Amino acid sequence: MPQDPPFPPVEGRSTRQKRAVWAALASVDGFVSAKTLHHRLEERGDDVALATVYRFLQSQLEAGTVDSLLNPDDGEALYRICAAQTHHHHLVCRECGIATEFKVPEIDRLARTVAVNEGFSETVLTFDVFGICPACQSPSNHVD
Amino acid sequence: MPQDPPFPPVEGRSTRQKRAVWAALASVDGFVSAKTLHHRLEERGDDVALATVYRFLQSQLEAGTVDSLLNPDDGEALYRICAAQTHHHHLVCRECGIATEFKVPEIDRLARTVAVNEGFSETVLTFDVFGICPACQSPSNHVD
DNA sequence: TCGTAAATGAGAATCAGTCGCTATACTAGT
DNA sequence: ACTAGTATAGCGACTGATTCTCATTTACGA
Ligand SMILES: [Zn+2]
Ligand SMILES: [Zn+2]
Ligand SMILES: [Zn+2]
Ligand SMILES: [Zn+2]
Repeated sequence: MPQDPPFPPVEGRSTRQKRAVWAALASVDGFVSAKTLHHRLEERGDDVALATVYRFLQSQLEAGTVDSLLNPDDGEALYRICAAQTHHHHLVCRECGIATEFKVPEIDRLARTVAVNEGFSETVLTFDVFGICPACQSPSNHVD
Repeated sequence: MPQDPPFPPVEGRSTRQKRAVWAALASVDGFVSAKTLHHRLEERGDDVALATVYRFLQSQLEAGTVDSLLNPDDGEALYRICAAQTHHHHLVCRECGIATEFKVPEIDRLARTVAVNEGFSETVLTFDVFGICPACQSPSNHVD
């Protein structure tokens, strides 16, 4: 049996649902919301409860295998399997979710310095850029 | 009548509710959520609907008289009347909301460069640092 | 194959934020 | 100063996202 189902670094037990959600997430190249992911699963015929999608994303987030960020427009959480394993930031299209990653070591160092100077601990830095990607700028290619 | 109620740079008509919300916001020195602000108003006996608080904050935000940011922990929006009028960033305590401001001119330039290189337009940059302030680190002073 | 802990599904609950209709502040007469 | 007209403001009800509860199902080691 060559049926080795695509196995990602999924936390806990391996279930049909987890595999399906991971596959769906992996098939997208940009950031997506839990709801969008759920829709895609429905389209494929993969029956997974929305709550399960949320739980899966949460656990993978804690495991560090997916990135997430908040859409500043509506506060909705978006998720993605990122290429880079080390700390990085995102340039995200607020229309279609497409994203590119970039690193700015100096910024992280600088932010940490500011925090230390003020005596803050457990600091977390948010640094992402939102905009409209080239494709979404030309109405013809618009994918929303 | 010396009763000249404290008049802030409030947009539009002057109403009891707007004055109350502004006063409540001004009396806090850190970032607060709309809900927290609403609670404080209740405590003072100022009767203002939560929806009105949201709308007020929204309009002041557009007018540029208040700053806002998303708490990365729960996605809740936080508001504050900031000292600096020019573009700046924040070091915020995720416990009590206390914040200090800092400026990093290079970062905006850098972000814009990244965006332009990828052909993105209408870019918006989020750059803030969250952590635990010195006061909230010592359990005795904890104010949450 | 069994036993057990973990995971799922369905729906209720929660929580931030928004909407549509009503009340009111302000303005242009009178 | 008083009044009607009108755009703005206020507020209860609603929406949409995310989490919780718990009965049921399932993975998987013994
Ligand atoms: Zn990433
Ligand atoms: Zn796009
Ligand atoms: Zn500020
Ligand atoms: Zn604090």
